[in-house]
Amino acid sequence: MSKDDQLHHVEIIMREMLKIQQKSKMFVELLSEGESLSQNQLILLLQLKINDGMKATEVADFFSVTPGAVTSMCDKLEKLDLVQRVRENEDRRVVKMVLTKNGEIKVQNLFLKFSQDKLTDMAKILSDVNQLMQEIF
Amino acid sequence: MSKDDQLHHVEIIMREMLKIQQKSKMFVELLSEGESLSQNQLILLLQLKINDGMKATEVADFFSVTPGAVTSMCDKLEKLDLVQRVRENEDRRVVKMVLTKNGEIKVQNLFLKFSQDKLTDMAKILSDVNQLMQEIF
DNA sequence: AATATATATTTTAATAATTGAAATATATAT
DNA sequence: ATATATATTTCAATTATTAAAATATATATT
Repeated sequence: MSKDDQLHHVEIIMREMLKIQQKSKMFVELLSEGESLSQNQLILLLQLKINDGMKATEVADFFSVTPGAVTSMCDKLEKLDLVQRVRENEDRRVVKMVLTKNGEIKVQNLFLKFSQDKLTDMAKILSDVNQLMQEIF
Repeated sequence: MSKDDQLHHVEIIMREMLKIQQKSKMFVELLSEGESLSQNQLILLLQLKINDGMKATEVADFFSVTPGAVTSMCDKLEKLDLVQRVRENEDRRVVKMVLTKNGEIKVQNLFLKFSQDKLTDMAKILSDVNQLMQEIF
């Protein structure tokens, strides 16, 4: 492969990667439209939903922040009655953040703006996308 | 479609979307490995590369921040001699941020960690991914 | 059982990043 | 000329994040 081809590939990668990021950002913006939640707050809610709650440490890892920042993030969502802290019985040092009833409803409602057909399409395509991406990451 | 199917689709969408975000985050982390640049700084450099520079306003829009924050972001990259400000002659109110020679080299070098085969694969797959995503966004 | 060490989270003071508003500079319209 | 609009920077105030100490619980060692 020529040096020129290589440069060209690098450009394509940059361009396409940025497009993917833009699109997934746009998706979150679409979801959070009209909500008074930051992008990260919304992502955390989704994350809590699909993981059935997360330990503080897991949240810190996920967002690459310090434990102190997690405490503050969760305090805010707790004040909004979207998240609650549950101490684990097996290891009482651990605090698990879980969605409140209210939080569950909020998350479900985010998707009401999409038609059923749209939801079907999105589920199919996003799955395909991940399958594709798996080949390189 | 049953109510249950719908809930199931929503769950798939959340899960797959979060996976995509994770993967593109991972990619940026991989790129910035060993670099003393934040994720956003790195993304800005790539963005400047593929757009041949950007106006301050465009940077603000892209990152959804205020103009003041853009000034501060660019000050830092300017201090690192990765970015320079160029006043536009057609409209001297406008400042365009462009990569310095140094910045260009830095961006190119980020991709040296990948083999040529890997670059080819990534370019192909990321293009396919965008084509797929185009169907829903 | 008592003690030491390790782990998980919170608290707090200091630092860094971001905002909103005013200031500066240039453009455009009347 | 003058007024209005746009682009960026400056700056004080707010908000978010960190690093380190404090608190609480667990596990290992003697």
